Amino acid sequence: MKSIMIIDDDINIGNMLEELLTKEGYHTIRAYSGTEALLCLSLSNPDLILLDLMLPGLNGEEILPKLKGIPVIVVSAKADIDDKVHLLLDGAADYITKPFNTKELLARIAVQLRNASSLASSPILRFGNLTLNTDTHSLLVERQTVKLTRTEFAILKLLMQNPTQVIAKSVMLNRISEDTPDCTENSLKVHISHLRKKLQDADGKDYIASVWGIGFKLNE
Amino acid sequence: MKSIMIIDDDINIGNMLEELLTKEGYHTIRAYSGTEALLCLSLSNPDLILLDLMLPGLNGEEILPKLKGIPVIVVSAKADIDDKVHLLLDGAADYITKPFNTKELLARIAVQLRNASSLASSPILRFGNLTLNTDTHSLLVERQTVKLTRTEFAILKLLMQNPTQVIAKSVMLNRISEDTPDCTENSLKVHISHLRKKLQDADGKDYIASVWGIGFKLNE
DNA sequence: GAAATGGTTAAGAAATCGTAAAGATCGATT
DNA sequence: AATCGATCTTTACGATTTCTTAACCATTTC
Repeated sequence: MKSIMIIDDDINIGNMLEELLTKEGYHTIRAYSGTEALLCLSLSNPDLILLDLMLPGLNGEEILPKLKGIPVIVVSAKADIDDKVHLLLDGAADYITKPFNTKELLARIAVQLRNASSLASSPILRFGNLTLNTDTHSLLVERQTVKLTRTEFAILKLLMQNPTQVIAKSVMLNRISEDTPDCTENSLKVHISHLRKKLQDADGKDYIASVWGIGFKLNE
Repeated sequence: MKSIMIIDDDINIGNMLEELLTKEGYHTIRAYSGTEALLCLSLSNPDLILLDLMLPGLNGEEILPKLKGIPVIVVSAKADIDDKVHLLLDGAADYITKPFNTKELLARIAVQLRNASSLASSPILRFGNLTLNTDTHSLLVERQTVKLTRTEFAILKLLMQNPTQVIAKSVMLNRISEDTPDCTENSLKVHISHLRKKLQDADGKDYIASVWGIGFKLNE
């Protein structure tokens, strides 16, 4: 179960949020001031924070930089938000203005939680018998290590990060271009071919399916 | 590709914005007055609007309430924005004052587009027994997967995104032309025929109705 | 009933895919 | 500076899939 910290000095709004989130299946933690919030954070470890900007003691803008690592959604009256971009640059993941639509708030929360879990997660990706360690840049196939080139690694990583999706060739080229800037559709298919061969040799399966005219995806 | 409408009577600033946005990969639409903007909106459907407050005819504040549904960033000289809160209450998503930093403007645009798109549409479209997953590029008809070609997929996606509307043949050709540039009305009807056949074989129904002289729509 | 539009089919044209081999590039090492 | 090795890109070609063309018939509109 995901837990959400509510930082708000307004008891009515706080209660309303708590009820809403509890009903939605989240666990909630309350804090009524900036200093209390920092204290609570040393004891608990929420998945997301809802932060009111107007707070006694440390105000929201002062706390924001201290909350690295946990996605923060700023909840505030419209007049308070002089510079939304500033907030976002300071580390806020999103903001929503009062009075807000509860469905919208829940949607934004869901988006942030989804992003966080997909980004944070361990550096190890698994698919079938493949185990890709993005820290050590190594691929294990059933206890055997398989040597991948830089580009092959990037392709496989992209596929394993999105194991169900079809990755368009253009998207793949964009992502890979950080490492290999002048990769074309032509050379891409050569890399794919090499990657396929290595996986085939190691595990006897064809892990990469091609979707005609679109791109590639992992098999099954 | 995201499209942005620029509403500004100052040709120099408008040109500068257009160049900046085009370079950044956006498609731009220009309007030089409030009334022209409203006219353009009936013809095109931008993802975001940059609005100057000082306009001939209808001024920015008068137009703002009419632009519901599309995020609007107000671009204006500092002196004009006496009441920022008013703007935001009127429906502006954000504002930026001239002279502005181009990086800041692009950041604000990116934030608004991200918010808009994350709240919109899920990747799964349903109609009758059809389930189209635009991520995996697969069509399920009652647990069975049906293989579609790139063009057939694009046509069905377009229809399922607008399940009640009639899609004109010209519109269909435009959308499809991203993938298959030289599709004509003649080949379109072949694609439709193939698509009909596949759906018929899978589910026994004719999902695609034709509207004589206009185009196509989904049945029922 | 004539003209225009819609539907189907088959065949040839075009695009895409997979692979192999050769040339280009880069960095490290001597 | 020259060489070597690894990696990446280019090129070419056959196999495959998809797309378009064109012809013909059915249907609708005027």
